[in-house]
Amino acid sequence: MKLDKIDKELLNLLQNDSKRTTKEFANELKLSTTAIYERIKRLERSGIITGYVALIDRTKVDRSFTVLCHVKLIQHIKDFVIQFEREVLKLKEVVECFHTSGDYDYILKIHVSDMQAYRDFMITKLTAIRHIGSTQSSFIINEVKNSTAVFLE
Amino acid sequence: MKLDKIDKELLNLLQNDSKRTTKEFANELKLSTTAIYERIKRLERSGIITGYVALIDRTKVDRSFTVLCHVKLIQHIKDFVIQFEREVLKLKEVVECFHTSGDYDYILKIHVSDMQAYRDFMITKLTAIRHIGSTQSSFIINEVKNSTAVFLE
DNA sequence: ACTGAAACATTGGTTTG
DNA sequence: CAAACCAATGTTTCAGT
Repeated sequence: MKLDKIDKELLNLLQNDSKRTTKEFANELKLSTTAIYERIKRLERSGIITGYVALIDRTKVDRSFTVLCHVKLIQHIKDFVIQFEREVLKLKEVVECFHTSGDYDYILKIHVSDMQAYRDFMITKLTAIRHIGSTQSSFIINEVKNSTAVFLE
Repeated sequence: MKLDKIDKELLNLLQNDSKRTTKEFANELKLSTTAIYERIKRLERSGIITGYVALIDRTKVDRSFTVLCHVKLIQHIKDFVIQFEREVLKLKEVVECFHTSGDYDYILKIHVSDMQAYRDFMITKLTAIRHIGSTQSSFIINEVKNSTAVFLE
């Protein structure tokens, strides 16, 4: 699907606040509410907009402790990859898991309440997965920037 | 603010789809629409819900290439830290930047169109920031899991 | 792009545990 | 007394034109 300038501006706005009304977007982008409405529906139908979600403040729900954990498998072979990925998907503490190039095979983002909870998570859940060679945990000291929005221009 | 079981279930639902109606949530959680409505407002007022956003499919808007870039400063002193963080905030390609423990000082998530665009980004933008000692880029081969939702129980 | 009907969010007054 | 409910109003969405 081809996006014009207005589609991109609309996507930037929706990625920052999806609860504004079509009327507001219409005023800001100098179009009618119906025009905006139809553009949004088109973006949804085309699969560009995949959904709408609420974002929460993790510090207020006892999930302040975030860790980026680098994982290397014993051997990077198909069976091990499949099993590791399947097991990781089950772990609720893991919000992101990327298969990456570089020194490690995977990088995971993990949210828990505190260091003790992380220790428990590592011992009883993560390293319980077979074929893990080594891990290296980077604790998050500070979130300098943390956005879900991809800037379009 | 104290959260009961229903608040947590409601937060789990809202984190996965915020466009459902209060009526739907009401049916699912066996409460009236007003009760759900009031709980949502309370979660918003308390700051637990920080906002609502649209999520997009990056592969459809020419931002398929994601890199996790590890950055080490020449020296981890206050002035360098402040300047680096200030400059990183300006870079639209950087969606996340975490100050971390471990071998590197920062881990950044970067969305660009392709490898060539990443090369341009590195040369003209990232390494143009002063005081960077070294960088190590991990290219994302596959997204095994990628969620914005923190599971509550 | 406009309009009107239907669905939804929202509020005040009321009830319940 | 706080949380849930009911009913009534104002907004937004959205199909048909």
